[in-house]
Formats: sequence, C-alpha cells, structure tokens
Amino acid sequence: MLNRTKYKNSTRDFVYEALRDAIVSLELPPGATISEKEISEELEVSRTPVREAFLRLTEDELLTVLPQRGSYISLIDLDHVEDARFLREQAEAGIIRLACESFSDSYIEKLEKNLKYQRFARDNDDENELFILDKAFHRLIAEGSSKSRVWEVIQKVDTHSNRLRKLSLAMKLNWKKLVDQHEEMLSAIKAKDSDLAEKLMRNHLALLIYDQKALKESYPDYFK
Amino acid sequence: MLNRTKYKNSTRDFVYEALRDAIVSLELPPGATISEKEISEELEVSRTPVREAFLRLTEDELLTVLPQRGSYISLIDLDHVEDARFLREQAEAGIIRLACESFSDSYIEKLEKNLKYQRFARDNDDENELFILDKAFHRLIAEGSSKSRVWEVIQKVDTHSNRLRKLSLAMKLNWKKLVDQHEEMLSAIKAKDSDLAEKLMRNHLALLIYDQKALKESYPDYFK
DNA sequence: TCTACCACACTACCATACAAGTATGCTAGT
DNA sequence: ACTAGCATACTTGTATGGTAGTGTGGTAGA
Repeated sequence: MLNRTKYKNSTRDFVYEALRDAIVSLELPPGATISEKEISEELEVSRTPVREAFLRLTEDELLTVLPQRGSYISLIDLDHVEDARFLREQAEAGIIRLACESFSDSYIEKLEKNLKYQRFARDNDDENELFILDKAFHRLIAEGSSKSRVWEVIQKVDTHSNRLRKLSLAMKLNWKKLVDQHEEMLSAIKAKDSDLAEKLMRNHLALLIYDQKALKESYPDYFK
Repeated sequence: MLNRTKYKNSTRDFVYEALRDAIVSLELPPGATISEKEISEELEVSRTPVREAFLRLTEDELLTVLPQRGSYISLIDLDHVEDARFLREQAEAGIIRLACESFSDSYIEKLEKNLKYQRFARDNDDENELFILDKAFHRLIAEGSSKSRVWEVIQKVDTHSNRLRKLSLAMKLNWKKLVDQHEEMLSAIKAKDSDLAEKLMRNHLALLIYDQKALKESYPDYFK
C-alpha cells in the first residue's frame, strides 16, 4: 500500500483512506477476510488506529465485523444499492430543480467545460476518465445550487454503487449515452425548465440499475 | 447515567447510546465540554470504548474533537439543519408517492390507529407523546413502502433537527396543526392521489423550519 | 471408521501505559 | 508593572498487554 507521509496528519485517517480506497477499487474484493493485526503489520502502525478505521468502515457498511471471529469486506447488497439509488434520485431531482431556478453563469461555464471533456473522453473510449467526469458533473450541479453537503451525504451512502460502477467499468458496459443525457440536462438548466430537467435526471439515475443481473452472474461471489 | 446491564452486548455501544441520548435530549447541551477520561470514570469503563463512541458521535456531527485540546458537544448549525431538512423533504416526497401506488390495508390500519392516538395526545396537550407519534407516523409510511432503510439514513443525518425539535417542545410551539396535516396525508394515500400527497408532505416538512429564529434568540449559546 | 473431546491458534474486545500537543499559571528577569 | 519562559496539568493520539469467545485439527476411545 501507499506511503503514509502523503496522507493526513492522523494515523487513523491514513489507515481509513487506504482501506476505503482499496475496497472501493476492488483491490480488496467483497468477501475477502482481513484482521486488525494483519493490517497493522502491513501498514506498520499499531492496532488502535486500524481498529478505529475498521469502525468507520463498518459504519460505511464496507466492512463486516464478527466479534471474536473475524472481519471481511462486505458483500455488495443489491437491496442496499437500490435504496441508495432511490435516495440519490430523490435528492438530485430536487437539486436540479434548484439549479433551474438559480444557477450562476460561472457554473454554467464549468458544466460546459466538463461536458467538453466528457465528449473527448467518450470519443477516446476512456471509461476511467468518464467515470471521474460523471461524478464531477453531478457534483457541480449540487455545488452551484449550494447543496454540496447534501451531495456529500449521498456519496457516503452510495459506496456500494460505486463498487458496482467499478465492475461495470471492467465489463465495458454502456457509458456512451451518458454524455448525451448530461447534455440534455444542461440544456434544460439553461432553459430553466425545471420539469424537464427533473424528468431527465430521474431517467438518467434510473439507468444506474445498469446490468446488475449480468454483473451478479459474472461475479457471483461478490454479491449477497 | 444509566446502568450498563440493560444495554447491548458491547461496551462501546453502551457508551455510544448513553452519550447520544444525553446529547439529543439536551441533557448534554451544545457547547458543553466533555473528555474521554471524564466519561470513562463516570461510566466505569476504560477509555478505549469511550474513545470509540466519541468517534461515532463525531461522524454523526454531534461531537467536535480538537486533537490534544478537548472535545465538546457540537453547536446546532442551522445550515446543516436546512440541508438535512431538504434531503428529508425530497426523500419523503418520493416515499409517499410510493405509498400511494402500493400500500397494504394493514398499514392503512396502522396509520389510522396512530392518528387516533395523535388526536388524543393533542387534546391532552401531551407534546412529548405527540413527538413520538409524529416520528412513528412517518416511519410507518416508509415501512409500508419498503423504504425503511432510506428512512433510517435520513434519521441519521437529522440529529441536529431532533435537538431543535426538543427545544421547540420546551417552548411549546405549534404542535396542533401537525395532526390535521397528517390526516390530510392519510386521506391522499387512501385516495391514491400521488400529486396531492406529495404536495402535502412537502408543505408539512417545510414547516419544520419552525421558529428557528425565535429558538436561536432564546438559546443563543446553543447555535453556531 | 466414526465420534467426542481437548489443545491450540486465531479473532476482536477491553484496559492500561506512554507519547505528544496545548493551555495555564507561576516565576524570574527587566 | 510587565513580559518571556518554563513547569505542570490537562487534552487526545498511539502502542501494547491481557481476556474471552470462536473455529480447527488432531487424538484418544469406542
């Protein structure tokens, strides 16, 4: 794993971020067992900060701890994924309505710039970059509507979906139409058409039910 | 504080629940300083589980920890309250739409029973009971729509509002019209009128901006 | 061969000791 | 009288030792 010095001040945060990144990137796959001692030796820290990181990961539902038995990376629970997706749809529907009501020119520009890069990434089949730009696009809409904190909360409960997205990336699923949808959404915001914007957003996020079935069949061990 | 034996298995959960209840009930008021050592002596446990409870409370934004300096109960941040309210409005608007589409008779009955008690509590000026019944009412709608987990998530981020509600209880603010609104909502669900139900829910939750101003003036030390 | 039992290795949980940063008040020097 | 600086008593952060519960593999006995 990475070197400690490039991280935050506290050892706890270092361990937490290292583990979370490893889990979300599937470097530590769902179902893998890990122990406090093992990680503490690997990262060359004591068990205390590792334990505290474990607690936070448990809260994020990325880790499952069985007292006196062991811990393992949580399996992806499609019910949880759907609940997170539902919450996200409701939240972002409300947010994009706000965006239609009041959105500064500077944020319009930021979105346009982001979209330009999205098109570029799409034309170059750079799914990884598209993944990042997609996230940034939605974040910008929330930011411009002064709802950054809401967006952060959603992100927090959306970790399971993030792992799914990583899987769908690996399987090269449909990432193309995404850009078109984003463009339509930006047009709606510019036209201040709240109803249309909300509808587009809901359709867009409904698609996040990717090919859950296909993914589950390809990686059965990763699912609950 | 309470005896340990009546709580869950782990010491950590015992400490966490004891502190969280004390904070939300305002027994530990915003701004009050507490230390790991102090709590560990009071509850007669070691510092480790106390510390772990502190970490969880920090994640809930109920506690603020300043390394090497001290910890204090977080002040109520009205911006955070509004963000949580916004998220709750979006979520419950979506949930009540679901309720209009599919809601079993048994849950209709449960809501009716709950409302009966609400009327009783209102007529007896029992604000405390009304507080509990209000919570249960909303929870029932989520449960009946198979969105319990979403409701739990909302609850988790809504802790600041809960403290506000406790304050407004103390000030005997308007708790009467609440029952009427709930009755209208149930009627809309029965009539399967999604649009009306959603509108009612949004209006209802918009009111949760109580008299924030009045509260802030009455308890200035509790706010950020 | 099968089963009951036990020793052992493993886990997370909790207690405690030590380290390091911070605030405060006293004291010595001006 | 005032200030710089240090001792001290706090705080949280980290390390480590011991405890109790759990799974496993081997062994003795039928």
